[in-house]
Amino acid sequence: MENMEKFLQKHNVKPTPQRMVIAQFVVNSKSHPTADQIFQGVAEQLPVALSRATVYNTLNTLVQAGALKEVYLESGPARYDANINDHHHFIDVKTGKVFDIDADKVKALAPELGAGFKVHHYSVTFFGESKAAD
Amino acid sequence: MENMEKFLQKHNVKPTPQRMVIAQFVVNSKSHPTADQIFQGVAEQLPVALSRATVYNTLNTLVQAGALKEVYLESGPARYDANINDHHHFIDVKTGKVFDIDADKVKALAPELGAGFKVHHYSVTFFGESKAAD
DNA sequence: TTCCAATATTAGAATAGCTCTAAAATTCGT
DNA sequence: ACGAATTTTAGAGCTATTCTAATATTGGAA
Repeated sequence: MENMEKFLQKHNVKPTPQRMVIAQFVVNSKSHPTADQIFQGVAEQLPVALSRATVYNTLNTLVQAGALKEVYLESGPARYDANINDHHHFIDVKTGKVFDIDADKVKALAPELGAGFKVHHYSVTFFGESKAAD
Repeated sequence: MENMEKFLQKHNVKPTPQRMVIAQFVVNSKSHPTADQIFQGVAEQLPVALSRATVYNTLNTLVQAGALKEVYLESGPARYDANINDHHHFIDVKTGKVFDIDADKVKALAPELGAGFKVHHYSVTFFGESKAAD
């Protein structure tokens, strides 16, 4: 994908080994992994023991730095998404899979709610069935 | 507002004292209360001690019965909404207040995402500032 | 280079939100 | 009024996350 060291530096995050493998995992993943999935998938790649706290710290750091997005579905744990473009989500109600939907596809949703509201941003979550494989 | 006994019966939920005061509290509330807020606001209205489990059980029962909606914001506890019409939400980012937005106002969001997706439903959450008081 | 300060990481405790469990209380039909 | 079914309860348990305080690592300044 991309050089992780540069990726982190670009977002002003010091590239430590833990951060590199964590960011790499999320960037490689198409599946909007949870913190726990990241922890599981990444732990053995490191020479030293990895703490869950480090996973959470790192994810929070990367989200704050704008390198990742935190995605909240209807309930359950937060999920992490390396797609930081403006987008929404589509959740396959059968499989639970999460798809990114480009904001352009949802442009019709003009922020014209009436006089009383000034919209900063909005998020749309679709539920349905997807034919796409992944 | 409405007679709670009939309200519960209409949704095939047996009207017990606990359920009556819990449903009443949510119906009266404009603020999308959390389970804990409901527990706090309701406990002293009952002659006997109220358990949190009862609050959760009752809310789940009412949601399943279609009498209430469960609303998930970006993070934090679930919130409960007696507006069961098709609607979305507006969150004031300054105050945290949650407003219902009628689905008609968001109709432009035609479920035409392309060939790959069949949309069952979608939810929209707006973030911004509201002039409305409540 | 070596010391110090700043930063990062760790294990585990703590917290929040919610569900589960098993016992007690209540309700309902006979 | 009796037994079965349902509801409620207190508290244990679980999941997701943050906090804490100790340890490890890093990165200058001398």
